[in-house]
Amino acid sequence: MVQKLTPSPKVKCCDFSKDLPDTIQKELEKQGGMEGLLARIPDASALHAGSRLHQALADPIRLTVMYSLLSQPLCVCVIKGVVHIADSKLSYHLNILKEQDFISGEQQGNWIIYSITDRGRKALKCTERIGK
Amino acid sequence: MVQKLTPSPKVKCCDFSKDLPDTIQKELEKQGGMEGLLARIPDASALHAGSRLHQALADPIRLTVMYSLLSQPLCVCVIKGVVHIADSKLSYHLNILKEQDFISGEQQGNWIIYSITDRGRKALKCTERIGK
DNA sequence: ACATTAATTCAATAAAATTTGAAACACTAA
DNA sequence: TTAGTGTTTCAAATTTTATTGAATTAATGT
Repeated sequence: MVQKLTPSPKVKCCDFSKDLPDTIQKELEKQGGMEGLLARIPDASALHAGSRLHQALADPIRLTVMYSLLSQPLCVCVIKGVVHIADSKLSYHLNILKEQDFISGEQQGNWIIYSITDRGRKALKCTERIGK
Repeated sequence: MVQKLTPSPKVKCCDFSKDLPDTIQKELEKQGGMEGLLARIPDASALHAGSRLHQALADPIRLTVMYSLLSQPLCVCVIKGVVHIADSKLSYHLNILKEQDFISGEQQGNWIIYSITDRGRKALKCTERIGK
């Protein structure tokens, strides 16, 4: 899924000397042309990081887990009581959230207690802010 | 990918009367128990909408397109000059962004000019806000 | 009407993410 | 040390998403 975004060669339509809509053409030049445009785009690793972060949030089970943890830390068994899925499946999703540092887990006796992180809270706020 | 989050039956570990970590148990009851917890979680359709929103942002090509449009509207041919992928592939990704109302396209003569929407701007801000 | 350019759609394929169930691991208590 | 509970790991099967290339649509100019 990771894409290469290599620098641009000359393409038919886009030798950018003729045949672009005038308004676009002018505005583009005013903004530093293709060079300027490319310079304003984050580098590949930032884009990759951004896409992974959204990927981790792109599942209703995972959002449910995060909302569950919003008011208090919970052991896996209580989270399971919320989402009603197989243990291994829940573990899979917990791990994805953990890898993105949206939640963190710590062993406490027989249980593992998961908490939402600051980054996780931010992510939920953003989700609501973007809304629909 | 859409998950059902049906109300909870009694499970072995989680009859929630015994055998939970004390701190969790008490805090949970203070917060209205399982009922309270479930009540604070957004409904299935909101969770679904949230996950779709992030899914649309979960690809570096699509983020690149959105960043390209941040400074000005562009025709597909210029966007192609940025991302360097086949026309049909770009069309596929543009469509996903359009379905989520992150970008909008309007025909202008021979071209289709895409613009980022307010929602799209918000989404990019959030991406950066969550950061890494 | 015809040719040309810009962009999208479609069906087939490839790749990535998710689900499943069995097995393993970690901690506790007898 | 053995048994029991809570949780994770792993490999295989399934589902979803992304890519490809050919065909199609839409607008323009001749």
